[in-house]
Parts: sequence; structure tokens; C-alpha cells
Amino acid sequence: MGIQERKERERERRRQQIIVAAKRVFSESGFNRSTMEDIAKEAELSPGTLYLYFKNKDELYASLSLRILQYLIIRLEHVTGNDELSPQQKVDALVDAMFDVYDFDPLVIINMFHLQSSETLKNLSEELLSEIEKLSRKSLGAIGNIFKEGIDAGIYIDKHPIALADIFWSMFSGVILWETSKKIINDDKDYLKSTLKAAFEIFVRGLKK
Amino acid sequence: MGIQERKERERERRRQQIIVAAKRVFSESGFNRSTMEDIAKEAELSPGTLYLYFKNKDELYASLSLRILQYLIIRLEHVTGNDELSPQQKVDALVDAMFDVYDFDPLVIINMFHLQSSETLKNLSEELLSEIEKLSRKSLGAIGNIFKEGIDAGIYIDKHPIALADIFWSMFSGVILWETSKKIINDDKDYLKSTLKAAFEIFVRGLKK
Amino acid sequence: MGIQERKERERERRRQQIIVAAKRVFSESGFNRSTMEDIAKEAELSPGTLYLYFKNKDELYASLSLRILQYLIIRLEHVTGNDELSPQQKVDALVDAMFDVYDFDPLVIINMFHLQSSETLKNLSEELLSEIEKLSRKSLGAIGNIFKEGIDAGIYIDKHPIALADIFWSMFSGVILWETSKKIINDDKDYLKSTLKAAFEIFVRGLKK
Amino acid sequence: MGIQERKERERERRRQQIIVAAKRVFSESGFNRSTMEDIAKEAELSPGTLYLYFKNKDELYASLSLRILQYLIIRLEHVTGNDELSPQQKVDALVDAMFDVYDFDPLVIINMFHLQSSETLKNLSEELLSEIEKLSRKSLGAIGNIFKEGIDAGIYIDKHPIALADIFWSMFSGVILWETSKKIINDDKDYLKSTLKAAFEIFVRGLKK
DNA sequence: AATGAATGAGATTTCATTCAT
DNA sequence: AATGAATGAAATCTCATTCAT
Repeated sequence: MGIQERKERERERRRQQIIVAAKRVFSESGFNRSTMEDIAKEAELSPGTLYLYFKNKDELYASLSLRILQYLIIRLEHVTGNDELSPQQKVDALVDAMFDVYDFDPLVIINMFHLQSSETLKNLSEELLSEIEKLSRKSLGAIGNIFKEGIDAGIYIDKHPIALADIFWSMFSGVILWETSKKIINDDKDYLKSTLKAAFEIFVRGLKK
Repeated sequence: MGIQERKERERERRRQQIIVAAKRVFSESGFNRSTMEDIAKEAELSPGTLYLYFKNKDELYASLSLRILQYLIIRLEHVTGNDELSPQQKVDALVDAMFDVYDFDPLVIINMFHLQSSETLKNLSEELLSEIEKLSRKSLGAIGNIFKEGIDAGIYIDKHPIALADIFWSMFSGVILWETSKKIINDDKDYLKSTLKAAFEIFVRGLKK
Repeated sequence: MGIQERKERERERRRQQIIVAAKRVFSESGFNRSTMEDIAKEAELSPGTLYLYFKNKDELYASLSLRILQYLIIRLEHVTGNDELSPQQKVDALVDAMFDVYDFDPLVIINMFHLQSSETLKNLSEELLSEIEKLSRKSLGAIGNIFKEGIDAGIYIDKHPIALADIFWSMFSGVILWETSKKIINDDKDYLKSTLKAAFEIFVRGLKK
Repeated sequence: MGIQERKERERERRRQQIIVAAKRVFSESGFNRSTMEDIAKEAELSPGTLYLYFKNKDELYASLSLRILQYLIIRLEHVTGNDELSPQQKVDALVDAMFDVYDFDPLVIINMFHLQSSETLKNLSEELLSEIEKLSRKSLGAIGNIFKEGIDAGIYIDKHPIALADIFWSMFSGVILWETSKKIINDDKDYLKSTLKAAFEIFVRGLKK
């Protein structure tokens, strides 16, 4: 391993350290009430250092979403790549994958929405932006493909797979957001999961011919 | 019309003037990037005047949601109160109502989520807060009742009506949020509506036994 | 009584009504935290009306002091004008007068100091300012005269009477301020009065040859 | 000197720099009319920097008093600790100490009163507050002890030493406030000092049996 | 590379004062 | 004369970002 590479690896480790701290702090306080200083403290670094790894606060925030997307894609590829599964089984596996994503970072969705706010986007580097778009498209594509198999097999209604993927993702994120927003009254993770389960069930029933 | 009443009416007109301006500004820039001064300017008033009608920025923001909820409930009551409709027709009417709500204020959902953030809640008056909760519960109840009729009629699967209402609302808000968040790429209101339509269709199909 | 005079009297009644309200509000909250609106509300008038009777907030505040000074002078003249009292008895009567002043408005002193702040003075009309100065000089003169009688009678040490009056007044105000400032710990009016009594006692003892 | 220590020292220097600037500005304009921006400008710092060293405006203000109290106590301990002085000499030394305190910061007294206002107290940290209380009690105790020696020696009238200390302090602060408040007319520091001297003289005479 | 002190623009909110009615 | 809605200047405080060390 060359010196160059070791340095690069070291740099990546730092970035992750910051991202992990940021995730904790953002989860705790939301975007606006989280300060760069809080995050620096959580990462046991100085505020200035954060800016050596992320152009600004928005870009740091966006990186969280990127991380989720990467995780999501890995999980999805695991499903799409498994040729032994029937179309139906793939959809089931997809639902399981979504649960995993939720467990990986329950705030994923809120992150993703914040990310999309037009003001935020302005602050992102072209590079990060296109990376996010690429992964976003890729994951929706993967989800779409899963549905497509069912459509092609004649067991699902004939809708545009990407539109179905959009709806599927919307439902997933809608349930999480809505149930989370009610958390003041009911901070019950299991209730959220059971709602999520019921929602997926209805969705899948609705897909069937 | 007494002098008292005329004043009250005048005051209400002012409140609406501010709410309309706030809606425009918040829609444009989101909560955090909208300043009270922006809103004042939009309403052609001075910043100080806003505070004669709303205790603070959070309360002004929350009032937007209240307005939507009031509209939503009126539309829902119109549906539930119509005895001539079959359970199926009521669900169709419910879907229509949701479209109207969306047309009334496409940002309704984002408002409702911001509203729930615990930091925001702290700044609201007890009165406004309980009003919102009341209306919120009432509208979910009304939606639930519509589903209940279908369940009782034996045409829908047997799930708890309020849970169904939660999912229905989640899907509605999820689609709007997701499609809106993509608006940078595709600011096509019709596409959103068609997605919404497809989502409702799948949901309703999924409900059926 | 002519119409002119009746009007004048009516006007004066209003002024007093406002002053009384202002006294209550200022006492409650201090100068800075008292708003003109609070005072208007207390006086059951509108904010605008206050400005028909007082040029500005500072001038309203200053009028409180003027009222105290007027009361003080009446009480002092009562003492100096009583030829039946011995010099010693006059000093005793002076002390009694100060207690009365304190009872009339315990915040007198704080008022008087606020009054003197140079920034406040700038906002006062020439007229009000000279009136206050006149009364202030007059009352210190009266106090000085009481001491002078004792000095002339050979029972008090030979200091400039006005200087003694200054010290006497300083002590009076100092005790009130200091004990009031400790009120958070000990809000005991009787304790304040007993301290005031002890202070006067020492002062008078110190005067004696 | 370690790096830690050097930093600590640097930080303390900054604090003092701010305190000195604040003292100047507050002296000039009083608490309310002094803005944090004025103070920052005087200290040749930015407003934000002030908040790195003081939690808020009230706490900055209170720190001025703390500084005076510290100085006062040092001076008082110098007196009480000097066993070679007779009770009378100690009282004389006490008077000298008060002059020094006055020279150290003529606005000491105004500070101390503002400090006690209940609204101000709310904004102070528990820590600062208890420090001030401690020092305040300590200094009044020390003054009381000086008087106690005279009482025990049988040369002073038999009053509670702390009550005497209260009166002594009240007189001291009363004279300063009163004379300062007249400064618009007569900004003569020597006159103030001579009044202070005369006041102390009378007080001490009044103490004697 | 890392630090962290310092910056300073900017946001919310208050309130003395005005003025059309 | 009285009103009170509206004004808008001003003040405190926060925090993303920079830069000298």
C-alpha cells in the first residue's frame, strides 16, 4: 500500500468519523438546531476541521443521505441479483430491505427531504449532487425492476415500474414521517413498524391483478 | 353591523392578509429561510404589525396548518354526511377531497410536519395547540369512518379504521413530499397528480377483499 | 367657574389619573420593563392619549418625582413653619417627615435617581426640568435650614447646612435603595424602617457637639 | 509555563479587556443605553466575541460588580488583619478603604444596585450569582467585624454590627449616587469626596458613646 | 493537518411614538 | 379629545465560516 493510498484511507476514516457524529447530532436536534460546533464536539474534532472534509454544513448533511443511498443500493442489489427468488419473493425481500434501511437510520427520510429543498441544493457541489442523483435514480430503478418482474410475470397490474417505485418509496417515507411526527404522543418504534408492515401489505395486495 | 363586529371583521381580514403572505413566502423559501421581514414585506406591512396578530413566527406558521385542517374537515364532513353514497363511492369522494386539499395548499404536508417538531410545539399557545390536535384527530377519525363503512359492508379487509386512515394519510403526504422534493428536476403538477391518483388506486385495490 | 377653567381642571384630573397609573406600573416593573401600553391599560386609556398629556415616557416618569417633591416640600414647610418646636424637635419632625415621604411612595428614591440620568434629562422639557430643579433646591434648602437652627443654637457641629442636607438625603436614599435591593432575600418593610430609624439615630447623634 | 496555562492566561486577558471596555461604556451611558455593539466596538472586538466570554449582557454587567467586590474584600482584609491597629484606627482605615474602592470604580454602587434587580438576577448563572452573594456577605461581615471591635471595646454604641455595616454601606452608596446624580450641575469629584468625608465623620461621631 | 478564537451578517422580537379616523 | 392600529428603528444573541498559528 503506497503512502498516497494510506493517506487517502486515513482521510476516508476521518470523513466517516464526522458523518457518524453528524448523524447522531442531527438525529438528536434536527438540522437547524444542530450546530457545527456540536458536531465537532461529538466527533472530538475542532469546527475548523469539519471544513477540511466538507465544504459546508449542507454538504455534510447531504453526505448522510449519500451513505444511506449506498446502503440501500447494496441491499437492493442483493435482492435483484438473487435469481433464485420468484417475483413475489423478491417483493417480499424488498420489503425486508426497506426495514433494514429504516433500522440503519430511521431519520433517513427526513434527511432525504431536507436534502431536496432547493435552497439546500444550491449549496452542494456539482459533484456531490450528481452522485446523489445517480444513486437515487439507481435505487429507484432497482425497485422498479423488482416490480417489473411481477408485471412481466403477469401477476401485477400493468403500471410503469418507475411510477410504482415512486409510490412505494413515497409510502415508505410517508409512514415514517407521519408516525415520527406523532412521536410526541406515541414514541413506539414497534407501532411504527407494524404500521409500515400493514402499509406494505396493502400496497402489495393492491399491486396484484 | 355593530362597530364591534366591524372591527372584528377588519381584524380577521388582516389576519388572512398576513396568512396569505406567509403562505407565499414559506412556500417559496421554507420555514427557516423565510424571515418575518420577508413576510411583512409580502403583506405590505411592517414587521411589528405581524406580532399584533401572531405571537411569534412559529404560531404564524402553525396557523397555516390550522387553516388547511379546517378546510380538510369541511370537505370530509361533506363526504361522510352524504348518505346517498355507497361505501365505495365514499372512498372515491374521499380521494377527490384529498385532491382538493392538495389544490388548496400543496405545501400543506410540509407545514404539518414542521408543526410537529417538538421545538416548534414549545412556542405555541396552549389554545392553538389543542385546536390543532382536535382538528387533527377529528379529520383522521372522519377518514377512518369512511373506511369503516367499507369494512362493515364486508368489501374491505378487516383492519383498524384509524390505522387505515394513518396509512392513507401517510401515503398522501408521502407522495406529495416525494414528488415535490423532485420538483427541481420535474416541476410538473400534473405528473404529481397522476402519481397521487395511481397511489390511491393501488391503495384502494389493496383494501378490497 | 369659567369654561376655560373647568377644562383646565378636567385636564389636570386626567394628568393625575395617568400619574397614579404610571406609579403603579413603574413600581411593579421598573422603568424599562414598564411599557406605555401597560400604563395606558392601567389608566384605562389608550396609548395615544398618554401623549396628549406627557411629551414622552421620560417626561411622564419625571412627573412622578415632581409629585413626590411637592409632597416633600409641603411636609417640610410644615416642620420649618412650626415656631413652637425646638431645633431638636424640628429634626425629630424632619425624620418623621421622611418616613411619611417613604410611605407616600417607597420608590421615590429610585425614581429620583433615574430622573437624574443624563440621557433621561435630555428628553425633558426645559420647563419641567427647571421646575424639578427649583423644588429640589427648595427642599434641600428647607432641610438645611432645620439643621442650621441647631447649629445656630450651638447644639450641632458647625458644618455647611446644605452639605448636611445632602448627607441626610443621601443616607435616607441609600438605606432605601440598599435595603430594597436586598428585598429578594428579605422583603420586610418593617426591617427597612428599623434600619432607617437606626440610621437617622446615628446621624443625629453624629451631628451633636 | 505549559500551553494550557498560557491559553488560560490569554483568555483571562481577553476577559479583562472586555470588562474594561464594558466599564467605560456602562459608565458613559448606563446599562440600558449601552449596547453590546458599543462595548464590542470599545473593546475593538466583534459582538459575537463578547458572547464567548460572557453568557449575556447581564452577566457581563454583573462581572463588573464582582471585580469591585474582590477589590473591596482585599482592602477590607488588609484592615481586619492588621492587629496593630486600635478599633478606632481600624474604622479610620475602613474609611480610607472605601475611598480607594470609590477611586477604583466610582460607578461601583450603581452597578451593585442594578445587579440586584430581580429581572437581572434571572439571567445570571447560578455560579456567578452565588459567588457574588458570597463576596457580598463576606464584605459586609468584615465591615461588621470592624465595628464589633469598637463595640466590644466599649467605645461604640451597642448595635448589631451587621446592621451598622448595612447603614455604613448605605451611606457610602447613597452619597455617591446622590452626588453623582447631581453631576450634570456639578461634576466635581473633589466635592463628592469632601461630602463623603463629612458623611463618614458624622457617622463615626454618631457611633461613639 | 488541525485548531479554535474570532468574526459579523442576520434573525426575531419589542415598544415608544405617530396619525388617520 | 381620544383612539389604537401601525410603524420601524433598534437591540440581543446565534452560528456558519474563516484564518492565523
